[in-house]
Formats: sequence, C-alpha cells, structure tokens
Amino acid sequence: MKIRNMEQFAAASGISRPTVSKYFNDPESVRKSTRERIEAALEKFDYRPNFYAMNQNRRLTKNIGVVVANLADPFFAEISRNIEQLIVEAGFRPILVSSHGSPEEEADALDSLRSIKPAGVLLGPLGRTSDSEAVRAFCNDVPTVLFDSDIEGAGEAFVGSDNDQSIGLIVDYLCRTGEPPAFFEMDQPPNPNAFKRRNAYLAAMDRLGHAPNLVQVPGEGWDFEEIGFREGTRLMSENALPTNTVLCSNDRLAIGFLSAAYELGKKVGLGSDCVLRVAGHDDHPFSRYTCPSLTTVAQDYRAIADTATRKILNIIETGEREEGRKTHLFDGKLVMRGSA
Amino acid sequence: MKIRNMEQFAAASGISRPTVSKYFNDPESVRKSTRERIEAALEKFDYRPNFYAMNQNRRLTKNIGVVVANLADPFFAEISRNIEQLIVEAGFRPILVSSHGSPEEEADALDSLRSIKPAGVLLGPLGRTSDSEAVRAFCNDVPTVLFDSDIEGAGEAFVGSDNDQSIGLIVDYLCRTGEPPAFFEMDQPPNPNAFKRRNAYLAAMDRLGHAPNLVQVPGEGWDFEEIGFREGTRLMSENALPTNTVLCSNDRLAIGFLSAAYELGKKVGLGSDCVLRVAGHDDHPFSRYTCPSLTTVAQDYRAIADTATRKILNIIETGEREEGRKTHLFDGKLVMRGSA
DNA sequence: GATTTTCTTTTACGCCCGTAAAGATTTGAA
DNA sequence: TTCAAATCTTTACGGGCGTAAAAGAAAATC
Repeated sequence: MKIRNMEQFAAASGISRPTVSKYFNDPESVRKSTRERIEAALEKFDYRPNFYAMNQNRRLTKNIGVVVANLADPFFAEISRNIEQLIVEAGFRPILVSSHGSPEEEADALDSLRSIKPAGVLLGPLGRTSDSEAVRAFCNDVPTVLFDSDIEGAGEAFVGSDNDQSIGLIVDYLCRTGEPPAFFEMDQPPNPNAFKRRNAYLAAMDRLGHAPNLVQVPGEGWDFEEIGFREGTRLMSENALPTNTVLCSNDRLAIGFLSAAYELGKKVGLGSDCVLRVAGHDDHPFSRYTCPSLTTVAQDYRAIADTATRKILNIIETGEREEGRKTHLFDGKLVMRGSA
Repeated sequence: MKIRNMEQFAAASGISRPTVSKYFNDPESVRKSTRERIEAALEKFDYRPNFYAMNQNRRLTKNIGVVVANLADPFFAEISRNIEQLIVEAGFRPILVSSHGSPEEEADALDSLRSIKPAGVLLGPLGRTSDSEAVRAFCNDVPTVLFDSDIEGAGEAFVGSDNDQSIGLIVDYLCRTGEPPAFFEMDQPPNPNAFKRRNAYLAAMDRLGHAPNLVQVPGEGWDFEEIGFREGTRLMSENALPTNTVLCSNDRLAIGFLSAAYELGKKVGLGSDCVLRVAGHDDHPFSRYTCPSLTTVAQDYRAIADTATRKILNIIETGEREEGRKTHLFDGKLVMRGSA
C-alpha cells in the first residue's frame, strides 16, 4: 500500500493526524510510546510529509538560509560546509546561496529567500559593496546573523575574526624575525576586513615603533590571485618594494604574489639565499601548497561557523531578537611555514 | 496598502486571480496588454506569490536541484556557478546541494530533494563511491542529467569531458617535446574519470609506440593535494620516478606534486636547469598560480554546464524522457604553461 | 460587420497540512 | 485510590494557490 498523505499515514500508524503532525514538527514533543509507534510505521511505509503543505501554514519554517559572498572562494566553501552540517544536526534545513561577488545577486538572493520564509538567515555579506540598505531592511524582517564581513547595524549579531589580534600577531612575528613588513593590499578592496586589517597593521607598526609602509595597488573585485600576481610582478620588476618583507592583506593575494616572485626568480623564504619574505592572512586551504608554503594567520573557521549557527538557532528557538547587537571576534593562530 | 495574497493582488491590478496565477506560471502565456497591467501593478505593490502554496498543487515545480560531489573543490564551485546562472535565466530556481565527498550525504541529498519535487536534477555524482542503486532509483522518479562523473545507466544523459581526447592531447604534446610521461595517480581514486584517464593514457602511449609507466600511489578520498604532496615527496626522495616527465591524473594532485618538488629543490619546467616536467588535467582555477604555472588540459566548463542545463530544461519543457541515454563529451584544450 | 479564435472572468473545488478548542484518555505522583 | 497534569483524539477551519469548466469578452480573420 502506498501512503499518499499524512491522513493515511496517521491511520496506518494508529495515531491521530494532529499528533503525527506534532511529531514531524518536533519528535520530542510527543510521548515516548507514541513516538515509537510512529517510528515503527515510518519504517514500514517510508512516508514523508509534503514539504510545501508543511511549510505553508507554519508560523516558522524549519529552513535556515545561508548566504555567502562567493562560493568559489574556498574560505566560504569551507565555512558554509561547517555551517550546513551544524544546521542539519539541529534538525533544520540549510538553503545555501552564493552572491557570486555581485551586490545585485546578493540583494536578489535575500529577496528570494524571503519568499521561503526562513526561520533565520546566516549571512556572510559582500561587505563594502553590499546594498547595505537592502540588507538592513531584510534583517528587520528576518532574524539574521552576520559573519565574516560586518555591515553596521545589520542583523542580530556579528561573528568574525579579530583582525587587530591576528594582524598584530603576524606583524609581531615578522618584526621579531626580520625586517618589519610592508602591507600589500588593493586600493579598492571589496571586503571591509581589508580596512580593519590595514588599520590593525598601522596600529601594530606604531606600537612596535616602526614606520608603516602601505603598498596599495590598483585593484577591485574578487580576482585576488590575479591582482596579487599582476601587481606583484609590476612592483618587483620595478624594484618598487619598500622592504624585503611583505604582509599581504589575505592569502589569495599572497598566492598571486608568490607566483609572481617565482616567475621573476626572486627566492622567497627564510634561507640565506632568499631575498624576500611573504606572509598572508586566513590560512586558505591552498596556502599549504604554495611555493614556498605560505606563512599566515589561521582564521578559526570552526569557531566562527559554530558560534554563528548557535546564535541563530538560539534566536529561533527562544523567539527573542536579542537586544543590543553583539559582536563575537575570534583570535587567529599563527601558522608558520616556509615563506616568512 | 499591503498585499497579502494573490487574491488581493489580482484585485489591485484589475485582473482575475486565475489569470494572475497563469502569469506567474509563465508570463508569456497571457496577452501582452494583460501582462503589462500585471507588471505595472507589480511595480506598485511588490507582491510575490507564496512559494509554498504555489508549489503545493503544481504538477511540476519550477525548482531544479543541482547536486555536486564537493563544493569545496573549485571545479565544482565553478561549474555550479555556471549552471545556477543558466537555470535562473530560464526562469527556474536552482537548489544547490553538496555531497561533501560522502556517499551517505549524496543519498541524503537526493532523498531530501525528492520531497521538494524538483522538475529536474543536475547531478555531478561522487562516481565510484556513489550508492549507484540509490542514484538509479532516484533517476527513475525524477528526470536527471549527470555531469562530470558517469554512473552507468543512471539519468537521461551524461555530459562530461572526453578523456580519451584530452589525455591523448597532452600525452602527444609531452612526447613530442621531451621524454614520454609517466602517469601519476591514486590507487583508489574516488572518481571514475580517473579510470578513463588511465586507460586513455595507456592507449595514447601505445599508439605512439612508447612503453607506459603507471605510478599508482596509495591514496583514497578527496584530499588530492595532500596525496600529491605526500606521495610526490616520497617518490622523489627515493628517486623512484621512472621518467623525468609526470602527467598527473588531475590538477589537484599536480598542485601537491609541484609543491613537493619545490620543497625538495627539484626544479620543474622546461629550462635547461630543470630536472622534471609536470602536467595536470582540468585547468583548475588555481593552476595558473602554481610554481611554475601548471601545463594542463582545460575542461570546457562552460560547454558542460551549458549542455547539461539545456538538456534538463528540454526534458522538463517537452515532458519527454528521451529514449536512449545519450552521452555528450567535450574536447579539452591544451593549456601550455611553465611546468611542461 | 460577422465569425472564428484566443484570451479572460467567474465559480468552484481540492491540495496537504498547521492549528485551535474541547473533550477523552493516559500518566504519574500524592 | 484519587486527582491533576500531560497527552491524545475529534472536529473543524483556513491558508494560498493550482486547476478545471463554463460563460463571457476581446482580438484576429475574413
């Protein structure tokens, strides 16, 4: 016999439909003996409630939107993998969407999520280029927790890395072990972390009593490796680098920069035959395999994913939009490899 | 005034509800003047039909599932980006799910997609490790087009790369310009393309009258870079490479291998000071930035995404499950860079 | 202008399930 | 055993929309 709807399934399991409905909403909400009878029937008939009918009249669906700036960036791929897993474990359903680096797509994604009535949303926004009005409007309607990039006043909370701490860490390290670093970055970075990191660099250099060296190269958009390669090539072939130590604003820039150094025959690393030290920030999954392997600061992916997810689940379950927007920042860890 | 449902929106636009419903199902299905009136009202009231109510009674939803083996792999990230875009342009809604390299998650993903009643699914399966019974069962219920990895007898069609052609191309090139290559691969690759490539290598070498050299290193799972690095290090430090030219089964293995060569001080490339040539396969987004940059064969991402998407859209629109499962294979293009 | 064709309106029903309220039953503690 | 609390059943309604059929209106054809 083929079960067609909850009515029939309820009959087959010998439980009333409202109770079965309650079970599917939250298995713990029914008595143990009832739960067992339903689960026994489930084994026999493999029925699943109609997804659409189920969500139509629910005050809150069991869907949680996950919007990331750019899935092609392994950082976001990795963090959304963690988040998805946690959401599933909590009995919710993740809906993963990428903005592909475009503000319009980000706004579209939020708009489109709205029609799915998610119980909550985890948003890793574009940042500087986001349509911040649209984002704030969305956050007013749907409980949202931001991660990675902050947008002022948007969402219930922000979870990210403490750029002051992490940049401080690597600047300390670089200064301690050689020439103080110059800071290599794009002049128009899409991501607000870039600004925080720049300021953190300036502060750290100041604290250590060194004159800062900002190297701001023309560049916008998300093709970081390309920009790092192109501008690195230009700077090095013009001998325009102010120091022999370069701290890149993120690992993807550093990956391009290292590639440029290799092509130009400039040996990077710590050995006596090396002319350059290069460091990055993020511990991008590929940075272990650059040549030489990249010294960097690891962001605590798991802690970020974990905290952001717990935060949104808590808001959903208590129904309380917390008062006072909170910010959770995690420390980075120094990852010493061959490049600096 | 706030529009709460289609009834109210229909009233506000001066059109009957069934016609409005028809419009949302397919804007082209109503008269132009009617369409214009509805769209004028849309500007004023920004109403959107309830996603759940909308899909509940439709024979076919406007959702298309996109399931990929591993979103953390930039190949899948890139191809799913293309697919998503094409689906949106066609007026459908993509639902992106990653299996994260796990057969259980793949089966779960399909199961979970089923309850969403997708009009069709584009599946880039794990391949060898897939639960092929579950996949075939799914394909029986839901029109599915496979891409990247094939599973025999599953789905309406398969779209991928012609490994015979692409491997032939690079083997030809390598033989023409130096010592014939050895083929570097894992002994337990998760992906069936690996087997096809191995056979293509054997055939190409045979055709050119060279003795083949298979280097099968212990390795399973998806940590290709790690395996390439570890086993590359081992082989090179033991001087166990049979030739000075290595063709890796895919770019990610090559990335690890190149990193290992660098660490060991073995110069890779074409110069007279180089002791090794290394090539890959796929044109992975990162392969431009390896040291030296990686010579490889580019898969035609766009053509694969395009064909697979058009295929599923066609099946959906005509309602015909084509008879006779078709296979579409695209040629690779040689990408000559520094490593070989 | 008459006729055919195409599109729209009206009316009505059903999809599958969430939810509410009231009464019946079970459970667990006093 | 008694009684209150927890849980379940029954009954009933409604959500927002797809869809079908019949009748009406508009556009296209001649």
